[in-house]
Amino acid sequence: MARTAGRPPRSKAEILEFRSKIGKHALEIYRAEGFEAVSMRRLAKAVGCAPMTIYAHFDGKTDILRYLWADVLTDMSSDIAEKLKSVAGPSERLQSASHSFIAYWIDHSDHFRLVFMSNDVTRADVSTFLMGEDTLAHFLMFSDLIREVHPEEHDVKMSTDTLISGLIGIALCMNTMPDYPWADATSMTNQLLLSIIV
Amino acid sequence: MARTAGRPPRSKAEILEFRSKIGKHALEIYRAEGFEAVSMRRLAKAVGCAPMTIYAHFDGKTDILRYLWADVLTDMSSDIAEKLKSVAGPSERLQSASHSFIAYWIDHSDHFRLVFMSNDVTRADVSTFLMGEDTLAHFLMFSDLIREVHPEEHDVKMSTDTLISGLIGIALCMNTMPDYPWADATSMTNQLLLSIIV
DNA sequence: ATAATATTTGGAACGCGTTCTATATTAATG
DNA sequence: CATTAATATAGAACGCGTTCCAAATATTAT
Repeated sequence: MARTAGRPPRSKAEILEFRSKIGKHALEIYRAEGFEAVSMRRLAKAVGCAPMTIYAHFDGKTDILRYLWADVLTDMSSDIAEKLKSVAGPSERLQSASHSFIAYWIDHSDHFRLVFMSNDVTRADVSTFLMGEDTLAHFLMFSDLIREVHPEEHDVKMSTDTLISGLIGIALCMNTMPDYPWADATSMTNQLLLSIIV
Repeated sequence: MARTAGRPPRSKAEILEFRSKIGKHALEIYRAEGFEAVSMRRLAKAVGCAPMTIYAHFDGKTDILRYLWADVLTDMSSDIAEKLKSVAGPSERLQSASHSFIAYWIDHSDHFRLVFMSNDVTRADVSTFLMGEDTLAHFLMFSDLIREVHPEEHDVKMSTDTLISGLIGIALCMNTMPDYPWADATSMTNQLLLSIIV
């Protein structure tokens, strides 16, 4: 498999660098002017390349959004961790994290829509929410908290998944259907936690 | 307040008729060719009017989508009711409805995206999911089922809201993040029900 | 240098949701 | 009839995500 003539493919480092450069600019625009401003043409102008060049490095726009997701999730995690510092007991810590989780997504409904509602029907590809190891970690933090509550044998995975999806559901409902008089977010979270803490 | 000269405004009946006519065509297109095919220009062609005329009757596309939501929710309700026929016990009925609810949204992920993820970031208006009385009824059915389980005094509203949002959350997660190895949907639903049935 | 290959670029194009403007068309009052 | 107001229509325009294509450019082996 001797190298043939011609320009060699970019190294993986080059590809990653270009991708993260675009991601960085996308992040800047999103934070400064919101999601509407993050367009392919605008992004190309910011990064200093032709609009079409981006398509050589990304599958499409949703592919770029992952960089925004990662940033938002990191922000959320540090928010939860910050409030968690002053909490001691195992079940209290789980409760605190859950309430912080909900509070974050309600206080930042634009972020919520970005992360959980960006790959919708309008997009043809319906690309899935691809979770990397790092992205996953932001959610799996709940596993550790649940384990602290249940040191004995216990189906931690199922409890974690139920809690996470339940919390996301509460945030989704309160964000997208604000006209409906939902019960208090704190109360609903506590009720949901009943199924985990027992 | 004597009527001035000029053409009178359309009657409310006329307005409603035109709206439902458009809604009907939107429904036909959606069912036949999926969401991508439902475009304003296409819709105008189907209904036989100019594309701009629609904007005189609707705030925008999301406003039209409500007709699709209503149809999908009706479909879901009858699906749940059908499976509920053969179930007797109060808690068994609540479980059945919950599992049917989840199953429906997983079997029809396109419908799920349409109903719960259509007003996303990409749309500028971020119009909220406006629930009419009829739309609401499809969800409030869970209240009755919970009441059957808890004849004594019990915060039915909070239980209902927690259950509904939790179920929607499970559906959202499994639909949008299929790569993550979520726990079994049935198991998660049962776990969620633990917090309601106690 | 020359040839070969990878990549970037520019521009046009498509359909989309949406806004705007100018021009009918309709149906009432005077 | 003419006037007047509500509505409908046509068409252009904007920016969007995306696809296609031809031309230019960069980098390597020969």
